[in-house]
Amino acid sequence: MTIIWSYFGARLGSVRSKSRGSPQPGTIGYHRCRNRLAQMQEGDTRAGLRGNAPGLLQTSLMRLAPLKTEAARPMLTDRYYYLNNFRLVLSWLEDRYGDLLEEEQRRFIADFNALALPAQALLVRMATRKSDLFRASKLNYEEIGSSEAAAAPLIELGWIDDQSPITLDELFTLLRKDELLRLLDAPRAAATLHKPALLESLRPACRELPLLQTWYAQCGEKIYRLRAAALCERLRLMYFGNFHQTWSEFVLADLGVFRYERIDCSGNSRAFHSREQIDVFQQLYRCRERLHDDADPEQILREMPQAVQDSDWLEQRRAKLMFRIARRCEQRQKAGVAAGIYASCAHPGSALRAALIHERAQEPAKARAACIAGLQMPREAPDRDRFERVLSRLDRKTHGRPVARARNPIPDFAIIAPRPVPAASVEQAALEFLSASAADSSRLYYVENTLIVSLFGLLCWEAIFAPIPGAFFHPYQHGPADLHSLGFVERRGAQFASALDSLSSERYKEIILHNHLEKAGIQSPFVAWRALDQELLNTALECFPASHLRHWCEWILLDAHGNRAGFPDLVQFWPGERRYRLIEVKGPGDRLQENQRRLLEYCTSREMPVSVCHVRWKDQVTPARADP
DNA sequence: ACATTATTCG
DNA sequence: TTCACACTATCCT
DNA sequence: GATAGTGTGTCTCGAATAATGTGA
Ligand SMILES: [Mn+2]
Ligand SMILES: [Mn+2]
Repeated sequence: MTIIWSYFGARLGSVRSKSRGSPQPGTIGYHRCRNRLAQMQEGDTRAGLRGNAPGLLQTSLMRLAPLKTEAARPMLTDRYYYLNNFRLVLSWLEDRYGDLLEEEQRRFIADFNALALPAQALLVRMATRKSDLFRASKLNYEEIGSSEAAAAPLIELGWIDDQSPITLDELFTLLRKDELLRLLDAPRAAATLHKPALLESLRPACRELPLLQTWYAQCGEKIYRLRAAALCERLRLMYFGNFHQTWSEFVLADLGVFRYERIDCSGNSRAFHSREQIDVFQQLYRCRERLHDDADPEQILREMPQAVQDSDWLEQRRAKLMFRIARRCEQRQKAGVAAGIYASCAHPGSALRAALIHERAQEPAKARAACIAGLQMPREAPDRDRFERVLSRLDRKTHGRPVARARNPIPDFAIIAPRPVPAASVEQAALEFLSASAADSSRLYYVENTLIVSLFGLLCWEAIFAPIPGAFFHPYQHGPADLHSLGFVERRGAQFASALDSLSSERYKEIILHNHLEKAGIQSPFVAWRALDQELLNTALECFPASHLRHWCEWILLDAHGNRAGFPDLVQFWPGERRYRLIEVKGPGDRLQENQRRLLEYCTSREMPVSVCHVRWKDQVTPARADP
């Protein structure tokens, strides 16, 4: 068992060191995100229940005052708030998904509505919690009363199973450690084991059934398994269009923790347009988990859904996963399989991967073909330089002549800064050094992608949140649903044009400042509220010429997804001179990344002040490598 | 006993 | 619970 | 120049309680 445990530990540690915290080795379903309440508020605006999301200025101010004095006890008056929200979701689903609801779901909704209040409430409470297994004694809710009484009709319906067999792993999640030790009559030494270790030490020896029977006999407690959990998950997916938003979304929005732009989504839009699409989503989700769990990539490939014809965003999601599967194949020395995937994969980057595989496999003709194909595809534009590098390597091999590429040189300079004491970031060190050494009145900020992209987001707020049909279907989206789909910009051509048009006068400043106040805190895919304060904003508007802002906006609009990154680390302002420069900091041994170089070249070719700052440490005792 | 971490709830 | 980005170290030519 | 591996912020909550680990 120690062998099993150490194997498991090593595997978790080396292969996926990141996900360490989440699962105990034995627990299943850690990814399943089974928690959270059942709530919803979409209908609220229609029902006139509250005025939270709408007019931000007046209502949010009016709400903030009592919130501050009442402190942490905000205004959820109804103790069945979670049930109300769940009911609203159900009716929203009946309304929007009437044609797609399966018989089982239809029946669920009808049966649910016919239940007594305590039963309804208990079901929602259970659906909210993390596990789908419960000890009856742990289900205590004042507003529900006896959970056994409330559960009876749910057992009747088969939504709760009180006779369910459970596995050893489940028993371990159900019982506390001290309870387990008592149950097992374990030796003193076992008490010092960690719970997962205890589990593994038991696994080989212990037949599960007798153990459980013993336990049932001893304490006679009821165990409930929520059989309706999967169905509730599917309803949640249909409503949100994703798995990462949970039932708690509703309360948190009501409490003002999450804030979303209010958009009229009263149309008929929804995330999915057929049952098949929902199935595909769930299938993709399972495959992604399998990939995460290190399953055989070729096996996952066989489990993948076919290409989705009638949904761009789903197909993109599928392509992205295909790409990741292919990457995994490459890592497993299955370059041939990977190349096959890339050949028909529309995810950006596929063409380059194919070219590199062929180059490495000494197939210059195929490599060349992949490069040339990639160079013609708009979605592969970010890789253009890398295609050209591959091509020039191929040329060198065949013709023996290196091809030099003329490039717009990016200005750079070097500093020798003191190494920061407690290992602060190189960007921070450079910022401090430059601030201290600047004799003038310049001000520096470490902004990376946040500042300019936020300015874009504020300026183009109307366009981004334009009520295009299908873009918004529930009030908890942090952006339009088609944000990453082809044609996102084109569908809002007039709105973006009008936003950029404001740059020809001083009007853009009004728009940005207005939205900064008016929309403050509202989720947007472009605006990083934390990074923006009034002073930074004012300085930026003073020092960035409108024409430069326009260039940046146009750059982002070229590829709203990909061109959001790559902006330099630092910005330096000279407010008196209405002047600025952008500085990308590079520590010793670091180089410009591809997207950074693309953006910097874009800027220099338009005569915008950008430069690269190479940092070396003052107290460098042993230079790891010789200086250039 | 205490400190740390996970879960719940609004 | 993600996922993408940025940075680092290493190998290769 | 390419690649693998690592770290980090984030899809922003905070207070209260339960469970677990650790030391005496
Ligand atoms: Mn950076
Ligand atoms: Mn940098």
